[in-house]
Amino acid sequence: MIDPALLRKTPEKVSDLLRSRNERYVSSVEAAIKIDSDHRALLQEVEILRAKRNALSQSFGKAKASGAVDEAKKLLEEVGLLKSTMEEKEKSLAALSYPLKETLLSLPNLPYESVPRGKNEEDNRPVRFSQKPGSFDFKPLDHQTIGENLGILDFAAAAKLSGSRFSLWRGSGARLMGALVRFSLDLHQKAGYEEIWPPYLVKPEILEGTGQLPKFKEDLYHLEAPGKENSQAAGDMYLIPTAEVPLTNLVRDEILSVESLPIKMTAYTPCFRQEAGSYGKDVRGLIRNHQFDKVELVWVVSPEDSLKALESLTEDAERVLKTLEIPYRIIELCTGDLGFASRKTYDLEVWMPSEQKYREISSCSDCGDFQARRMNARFRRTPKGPPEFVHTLNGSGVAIGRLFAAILENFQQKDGSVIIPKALLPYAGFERLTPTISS
RNA sequence: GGAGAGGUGGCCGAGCGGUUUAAGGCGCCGGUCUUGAAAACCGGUAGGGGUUCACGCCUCUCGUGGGUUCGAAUCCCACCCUCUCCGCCA
Repeated sequence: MIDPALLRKTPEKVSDLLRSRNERYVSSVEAAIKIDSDHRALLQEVEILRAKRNALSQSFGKAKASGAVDEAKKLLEEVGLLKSTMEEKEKSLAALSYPLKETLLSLPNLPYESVPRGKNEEDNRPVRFSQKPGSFDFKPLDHQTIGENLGILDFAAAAKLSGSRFSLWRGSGARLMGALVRFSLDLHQKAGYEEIWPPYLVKPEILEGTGQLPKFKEDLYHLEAPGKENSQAAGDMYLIPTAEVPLTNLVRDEILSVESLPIKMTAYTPCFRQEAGSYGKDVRGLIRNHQFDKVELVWVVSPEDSLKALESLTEDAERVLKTLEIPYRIIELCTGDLGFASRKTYDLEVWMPSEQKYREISSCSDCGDFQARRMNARFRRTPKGPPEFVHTLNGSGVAIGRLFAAILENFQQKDGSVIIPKALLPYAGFERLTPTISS
């Protein structure tokens, strides 16, 4: 959620920044300002009425206790006159509260000033490149073909069980997945991250905290509470679309001490996404699945540290690719390509020889106080100081399925085998994938 | 799934529908006393929102949401969570 005070004080600036994401937000900003102003006007009226009611009720109690019958009767009549207007105004106020909240929750974060303005991914800006991708003296195959030839990837089996956009690993492939997860987590632990093993099902308000709800419900897997005949009953759950959701929400409703910052957490989880609206896009292979595996990095910091923290977090994600000697580049996203909760984002992209292009494998974002406001996550600079919102950051460190694909493609050999990066040997237990040992 | 107990401020723990603007204690902060410390004593110690240049004032919050009432921590309804025992189970 963006700061409502900014909306009131500098509506033009808010409009301008959101326009840099997409023109359509301008009308939402105008709507939010209008509702907020109406809401506040009504709130003042209601609070004045409440104050009067409270004072009269108290006097009534005292009069009654002291036996002043006439006085009491008079007060009762007086408060009766207030009641109907008060109830009416309270009703109107409640009618505005929901739209106000919905409108504020539907506005994306304000891009940071330095973020390059642009419409879409074509306007993203490369920041740095790793070593040059290796060249092949044969036509490099795509990872699905390589994996199926080796007998370590079985998309037909996955489709039998679950349909399209699912994957299944066999033998050495399955082992390599586990190795990549453990390798990444160990690397991050060395960089000072606490490893977390979180739940994969979370309550709706948790997703509201990080920004997936209410706007992006169609991309989530939703489990309705069983036997839900009572509309008041809670119990609906969602499958997490990323470990960012449970990790970031760990500081929900907390007031942290400044000494506890920065908090750095990492977790491996499966991630579940409906991929609504991506029909026909990346239908082959491991690139875009309904269920995929990812190691995530999350930071919770004080506001003045967040931009620096983003650089550091990005380097931590980058280290995975460096250590595995996979060619990559880092780009800074333009305003039009920023995610909903982010105010500044770096994407890490790995080189995919079969496509002759870079593919996203990590997205590292500084969310400022956007998620903290939604989660009510705060800290105190001094023991007596006022609570302030923390800043939150997250990034993939990295997407394991895509990492698996990048290894197959970049280290494939003419004979169909794949050489495993040296750093993985202690985890994988083998140096090379060949058709003979895999089945 | 069955039976029972319970959710009150940083923590513990009171709370006949109306001087509770939540008693008391612990902890924490400040002060008096002391060479210093401890003890004792005095004072201060939640968060959100609105309003104000500011001091302040008002309002909401006793697990959550409704309801009854002039007035609810207290009464009614629903839900959530925690604990104990039984059943089931990796």
